[in-house]
Amino acid sequence: MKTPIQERARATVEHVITAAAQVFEEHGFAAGTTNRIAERAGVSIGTLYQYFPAKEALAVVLVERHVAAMEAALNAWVARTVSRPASLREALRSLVETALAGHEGQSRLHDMLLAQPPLPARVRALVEEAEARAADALAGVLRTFPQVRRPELRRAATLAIQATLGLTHWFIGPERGLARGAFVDETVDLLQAYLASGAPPAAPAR
Amino acid sequence: MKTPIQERARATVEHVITAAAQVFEEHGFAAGTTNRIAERAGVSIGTLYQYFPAKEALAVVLVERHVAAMEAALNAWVARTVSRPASLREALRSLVETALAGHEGQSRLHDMLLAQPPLPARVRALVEEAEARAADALAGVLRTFPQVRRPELRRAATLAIQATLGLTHWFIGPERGLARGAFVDETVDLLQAYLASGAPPAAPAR
DNA sequence: CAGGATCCTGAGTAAAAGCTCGGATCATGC
DNA sequence: GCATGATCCGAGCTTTTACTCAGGATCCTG
Repeated sequence: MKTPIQERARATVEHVITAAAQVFEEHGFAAGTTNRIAERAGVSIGTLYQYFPAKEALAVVLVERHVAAMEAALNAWVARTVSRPASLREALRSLVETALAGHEGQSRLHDMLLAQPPLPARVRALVEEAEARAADALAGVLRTFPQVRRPELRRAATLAIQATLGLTHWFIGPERGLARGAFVDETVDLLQAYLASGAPPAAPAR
Repeated sequence: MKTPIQERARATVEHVITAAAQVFEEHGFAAGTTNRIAERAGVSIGTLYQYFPAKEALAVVLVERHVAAMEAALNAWVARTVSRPASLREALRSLVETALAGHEGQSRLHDMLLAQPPLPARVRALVEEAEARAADALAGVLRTFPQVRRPELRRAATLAIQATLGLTHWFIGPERGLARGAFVDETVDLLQAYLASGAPPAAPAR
């Protein structure tokens, strides 16, 4: 693998990455052939292999970029939320919108890539570390809302993130009879109700 | 494809299906070769192709079986819950346990298979129909609990199922620092808090 | 127990797809 | 203008893998 030096080459690499995303999205990882990706990118197969040592490298780059983008979006959300305080409901709503925006148009691309065992363990570790940092950040923000009464805040933040991701991935998939607005409303309700509920095993509300 | 007649052949088919689940689980769909599946099953490759017309057929069978098993488990839960009334919390706990039990040991198998575009659209439709029926069934049960105050009950049931599935799939994955019991507790809390919360856009609790 | 049905075998085929490599084309500094 | 390196090309090599088929083993029934 060689790193691009000239501007022309950098553009080529971008085209290949974009094409890879489209082709994987359309045909899946196995059926998304490197020749097809090169063709879609408008470059020859040789050029592709000059910048990516193997097909997997394309998937790795796509996952890495998605993780980085989501993390940046979350950090921006944290900054927005702490600098300009609002209600818990508004904060959660913009969080859900952030998650949704980060996945729209990509359907199940990253789910699919992560489900493919050929991807090295290092990529999965990268995702998990990002999720851990996300849970830390979310817990930090939630701590500033008095309505949030979960006893294990860090744990609750993790569950909240995973529930949001799960719902988002589901909603992004093939058409379902639920408007985007309604989906966001319900998801915000779910998060708010969960986070505002107290400890259960200790003192079951009676 | 031929349907097995003798007992011996039925056992062979079962062995192949079991082997396919293991090999797909281990190597993924693309790298899970039919030869490897046959070898693991202890039969020749020719025998495999006598009962399954193509590699995809194996994945289809695995998904169909999983969907059927989950649907049966859910129906059993419904029957248990309506015949032997308990608290909402207990009912939700056994629901979460059911979902968890249905996925344990299979890691991300079915996620992976469903993420593979080669699987015919008919399989995905099958999953969606099952999920729709599950939402109907769950909504029916929830209606019997006065604490459940969601305005759009059918919609809430759908979200509850998807959130549960999302969390379950996450938890089943690679080792994470969360005990099974704690996970179930948190998930039950989440579901109960959500379902017991009222309409939000109408009258925001103040 | 004969003969047909069912089941199993596994070397071999054909197609597909990842990847290489020798050389052409372009950009840049002197 | 030319030399050097960066970039790009694409036919084809090599390996892999889904799948076939002709024939042998096993089971069942009349």
